[in-house]
Amino acid sequence: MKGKTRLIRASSRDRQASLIATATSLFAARGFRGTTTKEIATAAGVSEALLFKYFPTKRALYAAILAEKANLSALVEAIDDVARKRDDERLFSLIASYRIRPGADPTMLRLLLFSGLEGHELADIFFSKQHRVINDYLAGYIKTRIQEGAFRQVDPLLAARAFIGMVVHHRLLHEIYRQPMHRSHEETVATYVELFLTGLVKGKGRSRKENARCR
Amino acid sequence: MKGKTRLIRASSRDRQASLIATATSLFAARGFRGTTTKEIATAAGVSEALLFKYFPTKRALYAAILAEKANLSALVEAIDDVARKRDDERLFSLIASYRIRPGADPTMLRLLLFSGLEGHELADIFFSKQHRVINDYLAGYIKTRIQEGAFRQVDPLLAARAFIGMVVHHRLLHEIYRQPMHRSHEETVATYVELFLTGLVKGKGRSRKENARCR
DNA sequence: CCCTCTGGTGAGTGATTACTTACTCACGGC
DNA sequence: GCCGTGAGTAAGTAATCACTCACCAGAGGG
Repeated sequence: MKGKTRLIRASSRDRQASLIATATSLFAARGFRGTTTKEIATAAGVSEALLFKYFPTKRALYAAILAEKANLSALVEAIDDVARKRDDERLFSLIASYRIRPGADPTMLRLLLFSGLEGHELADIFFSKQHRVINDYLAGYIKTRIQEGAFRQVDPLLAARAFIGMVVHHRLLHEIYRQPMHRSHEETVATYVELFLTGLVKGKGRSRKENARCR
Repeated sequence: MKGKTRLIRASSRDRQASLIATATSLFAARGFRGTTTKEIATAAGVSEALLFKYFPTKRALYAAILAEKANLSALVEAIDDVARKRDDERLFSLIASYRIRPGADPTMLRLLLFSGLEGHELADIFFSKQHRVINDYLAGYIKTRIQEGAFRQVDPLLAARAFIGMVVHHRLLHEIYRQPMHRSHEETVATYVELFLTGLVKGKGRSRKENARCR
C-alpha cells in the first residue's frame, strides 16, 4: 500500500494467456498485417518488449493463436447424440444454430477468413480444425443415411458442403457485411434446414408436419 | 532510334487504366494493407511518383477499383432470358456455373472478402453491386414462382441466400483454402441445383427426369 | 545483507512505408 | 527557335514497423 500503484506481477502462464486473448481479438478485427505489436501490448497493459519475451516474433504469436483456438469438440459431442437417434431435422438444426445463434461472436470466422486470404502457413491446419472436422462428420452422417435409404443418392461431401455453405454464407453476410437479419434466428435456421431437407420445388411432398398427400 | 530504349509515353487514360489493372490483382492477392505503392508502381512499370500523380492517395486508388469493378450485367441479361421461360433448373445452373466455371478468376471474390474484412468505407457499395444485385434478382424470381404455385411457401430472400451460399462457399473452399474439387464442374453444379430444388430427403418424389409416382 | 532469478521496462535500431519536392525530357503550336 | 504543357523520375522525408538491449525491482533463500 506504500506505492502509488499496486504493481501486480502476473505469472508467466497468465501473462501469456492474456496476450493471446488480446491478440486474438485484434487479429480478428484487423488481420495480421493490420495489427501492430505495440497495439497488442498496449491493449494487454504491458510494454512491447515484454511481448517479445513471451513470443519471439509476431508470427509466432499468430501461430500460437491459430494452433490453440481450434476446438469444436463440444459441438461434435452434442451432435453425436442426436445422430444416433437419426433425428435429421434436429441434427441439421443444431449445426445451423451453433453458427447462427444470436450471440455467436465473429472472431473465429474473421480469423479463419483473414488467415486464408493472407495465406498464412498455418491456415490449413486452422481450417482443418475449424471447418473440415464438422464438414467430414456431416458427410459421414449423410452417407450413412443414404445407405439406410433415408436420403437420396448424392455425393455426401458435396451435400455436406452445400448445407454448411448456406450457414457460413449467412454468417458472412451478417457478420462481415452487416446485412440485417430480417427474420428471427429460429425462423432462419428452420427455413434453411427445411429447404435443405425437402427442397424448393412444390408438389413432391411437404414438410413432415403438414399433410402428406402423396403417401 | 538514337537512344538506347524507346521511351513510350502513354496517354493519361491508358496509364490510369494500366495502374488500376495492376493494382487490382495485387490488392486481390495481398489485400490493401499487404500491398505497397512501390510494388504497384514497379509492377506497372512506372515510378512510384507517377502513381501519385494519378491517384492522390493509396486509398483513392483502391476506391477507384472498388467503384469501377462491379458490373454483373452480363450475367443478369443471360439469366433474364431463361427466367422468362420459367426453366428453373437451367436458371439455377446458370448462376452456379457462372461462379464455379473452370476458369473463373478469384480476383473479385478475394477483393470482396478483403474489402469487407478490412472494413473499407466503399465495401458496402462494392458488395451491393457484386453480390446483392444477383441475390435480389434471384429472390424476385423465387417470389414469382411461389405466387405461381411452382415453389413452396418460403421466404424468398432466405431461399436466394441459401442457394448463393452453397455456390459462394464452394468457391471459398476451392479458391481460398485450395480444397480440391473431387467432382467435375458440371457434376458439382448439377448436384447443388438438384439438392436445392428437390431436397435431400427421399421418398417425396424424384427429379423431373425419373418417375413421378406422386402425380 | 547480499545474491539470484523472474517479471518488467525505456529507449533505442535499421528497415519500410505513404507521400513530396524539385527536377528532366519530349513534343506540338506559334 | 522557343515556350508551354504534360509524362515521367530520382531522391528525398517523417512516421511507423518489428524487434533488441541494457537495465530495474522485488521476492525468497542462504
